[in-house]
Amino acid sequence: MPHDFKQIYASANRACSFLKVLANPDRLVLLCRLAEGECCVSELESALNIHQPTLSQQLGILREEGLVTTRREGKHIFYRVISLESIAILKALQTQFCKPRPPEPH
Amino acid sequence: MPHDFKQIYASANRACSFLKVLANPDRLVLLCRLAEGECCVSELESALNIHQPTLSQQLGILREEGLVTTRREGKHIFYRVISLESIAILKALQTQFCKPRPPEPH
DNA sequence: CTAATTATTTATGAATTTATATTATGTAAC
DNA sequence: GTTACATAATATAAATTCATAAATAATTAG
Repeated sequence: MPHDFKQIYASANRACSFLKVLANPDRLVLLCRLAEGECCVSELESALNIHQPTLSQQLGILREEGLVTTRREGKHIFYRVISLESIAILKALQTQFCKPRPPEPH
Repeated sequence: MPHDFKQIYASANRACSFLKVLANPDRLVLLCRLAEGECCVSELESALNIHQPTLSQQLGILREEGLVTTRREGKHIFYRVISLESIAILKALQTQFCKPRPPEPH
């Protein structure tokens, strides 16, 4: 047990809390969309085909965990990504999992 | 609903399965250790202070998900990381969550 | 000004899944 | 037989997801 055991686990725990937020397909797609630029809830809804309260729940999680923030404009609420960690990890995930796919046989 | 909706979700689902494997402090610490180089179970055990069957369970998950592979040498079994995705994401996580911490007041 | 409508959040709860720990047993190499 | 590791079985707890319903806030219509 190395002397920096606690610090390693402290980092691991922080990273894990973050990873758990990302580890949901809806939230991940939401974040990817938001990473491209600010977006209001109804736009996200039409982009995602999930029920609106469910969407709002997932957005709530992203808010609570500090990955995004909001701004009201009239009836609409606009979301945007504020966490630098999110942007960095999303970029890495996209590189690994959204590569141009091999040409499909038909 | 954009035309590439299915493909976006296919990527998101693959990324999520992967993220779920990483989203556990023990597995994350294990992977970080293994990313530094091959390591046998007993070394991992003494580095992690978790019970052997628990460790073995976690290593089993990493194996099943294709993040690591093993090699036997006598009584010992050596693990190493084989997934390029793992290496890339671990590196990104380390950059974001294992930065040199701000100097502590004492 | 009031009522209705739109946009979004919050609350509640059931169903399911996932996680974790423990104890015990199995196996391969020595 | 012992060491190193894996597997199985089980129990328990905790978290996640999703649907339904109710609430709030801003806007529009009458």
